[in-house]
Amino acid sequence: MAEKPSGSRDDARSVALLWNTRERARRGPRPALSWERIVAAAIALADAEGLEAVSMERVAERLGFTTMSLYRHVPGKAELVALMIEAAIGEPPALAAPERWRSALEEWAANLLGTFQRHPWALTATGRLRLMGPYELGWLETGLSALSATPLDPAERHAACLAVLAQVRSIAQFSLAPPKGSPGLTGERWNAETRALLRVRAERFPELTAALDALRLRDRPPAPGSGLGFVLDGIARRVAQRGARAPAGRPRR
Amino acid sequence: MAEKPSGSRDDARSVALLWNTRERARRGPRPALSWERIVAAAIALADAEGLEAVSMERVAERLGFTTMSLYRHVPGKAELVALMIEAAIGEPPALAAPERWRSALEEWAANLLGTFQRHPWALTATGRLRLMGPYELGWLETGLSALSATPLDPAERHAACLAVLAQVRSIAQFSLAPPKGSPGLTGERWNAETRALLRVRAERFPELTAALDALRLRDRPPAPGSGLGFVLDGIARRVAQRGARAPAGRPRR
DNA sequence: TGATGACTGTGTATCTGGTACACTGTTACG
DNA sequence: CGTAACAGTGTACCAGATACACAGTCATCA
Repeated sequence: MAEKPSGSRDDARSVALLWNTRERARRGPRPALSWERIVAAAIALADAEGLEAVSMERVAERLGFTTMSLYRHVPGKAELVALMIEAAIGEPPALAAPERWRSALEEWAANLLGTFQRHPWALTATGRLRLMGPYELGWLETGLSALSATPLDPAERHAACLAVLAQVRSIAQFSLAPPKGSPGLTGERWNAETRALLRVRAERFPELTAALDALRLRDRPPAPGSGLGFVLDGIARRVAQRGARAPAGRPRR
Repeated sequence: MAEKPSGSRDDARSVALLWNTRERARRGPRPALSWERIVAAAIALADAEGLEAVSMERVAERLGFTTMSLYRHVPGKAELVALMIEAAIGEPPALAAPERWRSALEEWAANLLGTFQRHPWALTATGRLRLMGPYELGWLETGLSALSATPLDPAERHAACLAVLAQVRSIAQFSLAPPKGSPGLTGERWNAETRALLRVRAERFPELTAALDALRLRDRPPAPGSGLGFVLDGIARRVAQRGARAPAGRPRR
């Protein structure tokens, strides 16, 4: 069967892999390969040449095994990608104490952005709704606990985290350097090419032209007036509101 | 050559297609097909069965032509998808007057969300940085002009629009109904399955467990305490700040 | 008006990539 | 020590994109 890039019947299998530690086989030859090595090779490949370069064949080649040998350790490509995501994300970071929720969230966002910058393919790979592994959910947990000392209720904390995550994804898309093989666009290049398109039609797109001309690609993410700044300010406002009235949800720690 | 799902050397070709109106051929038999019909068929197919179901063969089949006939009208699949995006997005909406920037932006977001709900595949298809067509840039222009009466400078307006867009994408991912063919996850289903995973491990993920239990999937997007609410509040704060000092950027209309 | 070349749709072939399946050899357990 | 479970291999097949050559059509121009 051909690739099913966003198939997700495999999600079930992926989940089993991500959450179950399977014990070593008791019989048979000792494995020369392991899914850990496969995943590492696949990640190295994806880092270097992008997710499209990751084929079972090329991963196997890197490892010096045949294509089909991979299937002894990984059920299929979809599951491999799921494992790659988990491995690339890794252990969630330690954040500032939740009393300073804002800097904790900023740290969280910065760490997340760092991950996306180290592994640009992860942005695409995580682009669809799918079941997650322990690391990935651990990141979410960490993000949420950055808000645990605020009077926000759990649903609001969740919304806040997802909002920050969405901003990080948006920032990442512009600031990622696409790998050599795939001539993906840089943010700079997108900007330049789009301005070129608009140059002839500046009257039809006055606001956009102005925006692209003024675009500050250099601004560090949580700068005021940036997307992340807006989100954090919005959260702050809600925190202030909630704090003024009765604290909602569980009491603050 | 096999599919290059996120190749973008083709972006150049796509742009030519999206921005240039090519005049009819002067010789030869009158075409029975047109790229408009191809795009319409492809969109219908994607709406019904998801983007993965869109293959040149299946599109051609729907039209009663051979696979290769499509290539007379569309350079390749990447370009077809680009055209699909443009067609699905369509003419940008008319918004409230920019004096009420907040409701204008809310309308903009709602319209965008509507588009994603009518064409769930568009979320994936627009997931990478790529050159855009006139409609898509028109939407951006419209979003920016919702902020044209505010004292925000052009870069801030741009950041604000992208922030709203990022929220819409995030919301869409949870609220989309995946098409029949691909067993993609609904937000509800994601929630249920993830809670099931966490049930055994509630101590490791206390915040997340609480968040998922409290999750209000029903809240309409710009509700206070939602992601979009945070963004809009954050923008409002900046507007107030800027308004208090000297207006930045071009003077308000 | 008829030749002609541009253009349309078609059929065939090739390439990439995922994966099913059967085979061979290995090793721990009974 | 036999044997069943397991590892890696080789071959085969399928889906999907697309290059290419061919045959029919029709506006234009000699």
